[in-house]
Amino acid sequence: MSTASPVTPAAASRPAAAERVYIHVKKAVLNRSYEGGTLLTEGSLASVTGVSRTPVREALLRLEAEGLIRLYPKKGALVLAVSAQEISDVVETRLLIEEHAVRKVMAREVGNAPVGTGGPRATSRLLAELDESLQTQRRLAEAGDLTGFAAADRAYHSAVVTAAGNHITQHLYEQLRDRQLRMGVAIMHAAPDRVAASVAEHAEILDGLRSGDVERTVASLRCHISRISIRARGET
Amino acid sequence: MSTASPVTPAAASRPAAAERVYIHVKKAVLNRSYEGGTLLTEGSLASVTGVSRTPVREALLRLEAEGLIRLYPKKGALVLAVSAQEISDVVETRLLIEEHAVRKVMAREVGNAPVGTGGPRATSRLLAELDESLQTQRRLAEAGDLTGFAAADRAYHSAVVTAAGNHITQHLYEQLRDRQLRMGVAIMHAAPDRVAASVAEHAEILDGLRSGDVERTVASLRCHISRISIRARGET
DNA sequence: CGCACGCATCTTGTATCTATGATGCATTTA
DNA sequence: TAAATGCATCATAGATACAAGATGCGTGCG
Repeated sequence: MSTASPVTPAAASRPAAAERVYIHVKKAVLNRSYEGGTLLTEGSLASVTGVSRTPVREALLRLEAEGLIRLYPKKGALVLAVSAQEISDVVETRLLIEEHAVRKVMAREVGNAPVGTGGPRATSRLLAELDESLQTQRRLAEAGDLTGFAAADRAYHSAVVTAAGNHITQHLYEQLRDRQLRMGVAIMHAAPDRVAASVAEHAEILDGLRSGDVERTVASLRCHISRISIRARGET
Repeated sequence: MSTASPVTPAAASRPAAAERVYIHVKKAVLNRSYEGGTLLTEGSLASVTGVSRTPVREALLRLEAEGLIRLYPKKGALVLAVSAQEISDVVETRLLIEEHAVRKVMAREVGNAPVGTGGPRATSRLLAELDESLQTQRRLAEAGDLTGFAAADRAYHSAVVTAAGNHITQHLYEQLRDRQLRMGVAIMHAAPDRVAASVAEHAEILDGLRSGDVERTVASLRCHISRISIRARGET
């Protein structure tokens, strides 16, 4: 869960109460403690979290902006149910962003770097990061730490997107991953065998990045994400 | 400006006061009445708009989520200055979304339609809409209505994105267009000659869509958007 | 003369209070 | 009996009051 991305250290800490409520509700929505269709009221959330309604309001506003809930005037906050449309949109957009990121990063390699981007050096840094992440993943997989692996998986993909250097897609990508959590918390947990496969696919993508063969890399990526999306669909 | 997209009629009206403030500030930020770097305070906005601080807070929260301002605890709301990075990111993301939309829409034509999409019928509806928009654009261009033309231009591009049927990219696209306003309100106004060129380029894209030649169409689109972005860069 | 401490002031964060609109049930009437 | 109306209840929308942290300036000390 990415809460509010602390891009600038200047705006370090969010207000305490509002942040607490935000975290509480977001977590509950993402792991389905609050099911889709539930109507939350400010008052009840205020009671549960032990703060007044004002910070609750702020938290709900932020969550609505992220597309997790919908505020109905004078009625309450509706926890949105995951629809087939949403799953489809999230996966499609995620793929769009990741593929673009891969293409952009790989374009740097051959010196077509747009002005201002890190250039090849940045790419090799990325490769090192991915390599390290891959080792972490193997370790977590062996240890059977599925939660940890899920985090590592996310970090792996995020690293690629971040390397592309577009703040907008970067921000959106984190939101998409959050929303994806809601579509299948149990994906990995229910299928430990997928973990090994994921590691292998990650390795394949990394190989692709190293090879410089853009189309092959993109194909690997598409394949990898598709496999995930199939499971997500099956969940709902 | 897209304010809050009234997707569902159920959630029709936003609260009056908060909405007023939201509109007020957003408009001012987009047309640069509030310059980048300005520090807005809740109190002053409350005075100006004649409401209490509570709805002002709500408006600022929403604007921060859209990336137009940044809230600093105990300090105020900083109107973000447009940076070269932001311009670059906005244009890049916009292109990414539009190109994807074009490819997706055109893929339907040949029957590769993913399940649940409108299929070829939806595409022909789009073509009709674009055609009509194009005529409107010609009329506005002749009449010298630059503001009207800007709106028509936006609607033209939005139609394509909407036709792709992905709510997430659709929503993001509108935000990007909003942000782009800030980067060059005067783009079209300062260059009436660009209007005719834009119409021609729009026509070229429409021709491409009709022809079924994906690569040619995408090339036209890229060319068109690039031309706009060059002007945006020159502005700042 | 320079630095540091402390206070005045300003702004946000949170709580609470009031008003208004929505909802659902009960009652009444045709 | 069914439909419509009126009332009680509840939830949000907005205003205001209060607390706490940040900033900057002025004063006092070294």
